[in-house]
Amino acid sequence: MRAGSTSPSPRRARARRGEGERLRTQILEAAERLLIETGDEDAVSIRAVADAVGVTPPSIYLHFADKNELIFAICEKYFAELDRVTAAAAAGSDDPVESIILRGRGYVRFGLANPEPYRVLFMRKPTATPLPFQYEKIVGSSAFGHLVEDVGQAIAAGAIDGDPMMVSIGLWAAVHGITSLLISKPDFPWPELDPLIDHVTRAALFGVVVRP
Amino acid sequence: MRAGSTSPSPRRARARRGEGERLRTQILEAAERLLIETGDEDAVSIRAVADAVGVTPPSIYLHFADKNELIFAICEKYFAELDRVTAAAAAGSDDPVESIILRGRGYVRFGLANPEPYRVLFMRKPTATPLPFQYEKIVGSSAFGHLVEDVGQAIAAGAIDGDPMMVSIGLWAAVHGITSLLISKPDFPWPELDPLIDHVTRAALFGVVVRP
DNA sequence: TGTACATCAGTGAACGCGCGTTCACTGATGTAC
DNA sequence: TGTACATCAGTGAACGCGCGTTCACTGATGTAC
Repeated sequence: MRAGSTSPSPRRARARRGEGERLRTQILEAAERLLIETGDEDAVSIRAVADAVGVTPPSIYLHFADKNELIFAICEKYFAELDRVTAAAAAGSDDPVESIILRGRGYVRFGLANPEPYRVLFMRKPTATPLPFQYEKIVGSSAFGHLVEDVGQAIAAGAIDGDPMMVSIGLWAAVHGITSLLISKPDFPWPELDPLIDHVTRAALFGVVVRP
Repeated sequence: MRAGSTSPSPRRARARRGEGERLRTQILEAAERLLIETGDEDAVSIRAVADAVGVTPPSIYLHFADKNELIFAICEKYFAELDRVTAAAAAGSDDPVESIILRGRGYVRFGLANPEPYRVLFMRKPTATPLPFQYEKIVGSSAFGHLVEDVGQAIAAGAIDGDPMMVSIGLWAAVHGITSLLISKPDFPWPELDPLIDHVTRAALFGVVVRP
């Protein structure tokens, strides 16, 4: 029983000629399931994945150069989904400021719904993270890139003051902060979730200091 | 050569009768040095620590029940220091709001100066974290507890609006967010550090939305 | 229509590694008489 | 002042584990002739 306490999977039927790529998909699905069910990146070992698919460990190397490549193939999917989810959330309002708040809420919700992928994407050691994930993808056409655009528009409309990049990083810090704390400290006496997320996203834009 | 690429340490002289506790201190110092120099919690193995001290692995168990107890003995120290550092920073101004900003800056600076202990304390898997660190110590007499007090006073003074706990969590999220992102994504094209930290701490209090 | 053959999709066994932890022990040091 | 003895501060060797990865191989499947 290699993969935790699950019983060994039955051996998978060999793919037909020309259908070798099917294994790649099955490996990815099994690895993703493992990551989510165990909630532990370390549980996603080459051996555990192979066992879950019903195949021997060396087969994994037929489709992935090494373990890191496998892990990041999973997370790339979530990275793209984060962009879709936040974009959809932002579309919920025509008001530029309100739209940014909705985007922030979408971000936090996404992180809480997918804590392990979120952890791998945003809370990992930099050494273990392939370079593309370190900034290119984040700055370019991605959830962050789209936030910067939104902020730029809000600034142009006179609703927000400051530099788009600086303001966007500040907003990202706020939503990432609450998301990662909620993930890392589940036993902290947090207030109710909805008001909490609402407060953090609003306060990041409006502040908490009493207006004169 | 167990401990990475360092050469094996010379054997340590045995402590005299009654001075057995000296080894405990030496273990802690070696483990802390290892954590900071390697910047990698995984490098702090029982074997590596023993080797760094110049002692055999079983000796560690003379003073620590297991590995986790050793790691957290190190981090407890940093947790207390975080409180001291932020308190000292907050004392830099008599204005309640300005004082909170200074406290935030102190927090970020501390995290960046001690990334590995910060990671262990605030970015780790909850399963690997002893319960006391999950909330008791955080809520009680600690950096967070003192922030809540400051916020309470600012609210009482009419400078800030809201619930002390909710507001404090929002501020914590902002400073933790930027700290952990800077640690996890060193290659992101961050703006200059000083203005960035200044912006995040101020924006968390004043917001970025243009005042009517 | 039958058969040799290349190819594809994997397998089986092993490699060397470092890890946390346990167990029975040793040998210097201080103390009691 | 000398010696037996308990204690303290460790040691040495081994346990079993799971890991990523490599290597030579096999056997079914399709294709060319």
